[in-house]
Amino acid sequence: MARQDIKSAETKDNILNTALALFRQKGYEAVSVNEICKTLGLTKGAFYYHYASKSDILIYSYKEEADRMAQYYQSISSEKPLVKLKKFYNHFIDFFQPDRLEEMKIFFKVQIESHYENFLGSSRIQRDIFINILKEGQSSGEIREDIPAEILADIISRYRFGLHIEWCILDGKINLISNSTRDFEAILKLLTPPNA
Amino acid sequence: MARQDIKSAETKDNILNTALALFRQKGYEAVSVNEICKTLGLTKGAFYYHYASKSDILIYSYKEEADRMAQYYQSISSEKPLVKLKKFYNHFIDFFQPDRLEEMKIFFKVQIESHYENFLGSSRIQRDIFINILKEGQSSGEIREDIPAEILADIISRYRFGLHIEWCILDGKINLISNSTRDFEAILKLLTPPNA
DNA sequence: AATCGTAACATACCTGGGTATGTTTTATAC
DNA sequence: GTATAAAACATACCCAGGTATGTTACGATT
Repeated sequence: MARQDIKSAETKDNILNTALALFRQKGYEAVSVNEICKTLGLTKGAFYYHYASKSDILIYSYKEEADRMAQYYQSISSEKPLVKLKKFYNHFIDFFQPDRLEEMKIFFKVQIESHYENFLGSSRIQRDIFINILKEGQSSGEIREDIPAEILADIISRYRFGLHIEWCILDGKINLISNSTRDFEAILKLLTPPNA
Repeated sequence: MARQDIKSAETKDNILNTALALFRQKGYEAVSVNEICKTLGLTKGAFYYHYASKSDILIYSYKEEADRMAQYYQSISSEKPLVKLKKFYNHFIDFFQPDRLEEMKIFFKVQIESHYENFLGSSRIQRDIFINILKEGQSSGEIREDIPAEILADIISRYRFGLHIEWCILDGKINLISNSTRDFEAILKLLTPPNA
């Protein structure tokens, strides 16, 4: 049973890797499931045995992203709250590189069409981390306390979400970095205690 | 030439109406283009002569929405800035009713997949109106002036956008109204001048 | 009024995601 | 070792969106 499982996991991994390679090379839509299979010397039957759909591949490839996010948060745990907030926020923004535009489009579409609980995964982690940082900042007096950290976190993470989707819809025509840094400066101002 | 144009516009309108009726009745995905055509006694050729794609229908149906938005803004022009802001914001939220969930899902998907300039249309109108209201509030002293109205408008409209997409992805499982009113209270606090 | 071009459709076909149903290989049980 | 069941694939097919190419009807031009 062990040998079979290993081989099965291998082919599943092979499918994922060659598929992602082809996507980066020719674009998601331009690559058919048949092409992925032909490249590997397999057939559709094998593909749909391992993956529920073509877009399912992307879900698997991004599942690890949530973990990396949490790891990054660990790596900056010693920083001050506001610095931490900025670094963690920028880490999100940096993830959306121009060459990943089409990929991200598909990813958002997949999340919308499928009742995709995993969104809750990566998004909840993001939200929870924001809450932690904000609460920390509230205790240290750097962040206003008249609004609960949960609400502030929701506003910030939904803003980021909206910005990224806008970026996708507008085909990357808005400058993500400049928009983001500009708005984040404002957000930091909004977060400072009103009577400071 | 006039009579032909009228007839053409009629069929285009007929396609739109029966398609929307079928969508509401059976759901967008469950209705095929062939079914729409058969209902009207037409063929695919006619359909794709008038519309670029199946999803193109939804775009046309929402094009008027931007106009209605602007109209509503006119109707509340006499209100005070903060009241205006709240009313206009809520007008957006109210648009997303539970029975429109699937429709909105498709709509967002369509916007993402097609290089959809019309998003710029309805979204720019929304943003411009926000800017107007915020600027008005800044002159009257109700809204803080240390952040440009444009940036504040971007943050608010992107938050709203993110909230609505989150609502779609989570299949309407978050309470849109309560979330929205709760967060908007906070946003109003964030907008008040810091030294007030 | 005959011609000609184009708008408004119809027909036939392609394509690619997804499925239903085989067939083979592998592990386990006796 | 053989029977059995399920995993891991292969084959054949469906289906719906979209396209390429016809055909007809209408309006404009001479």
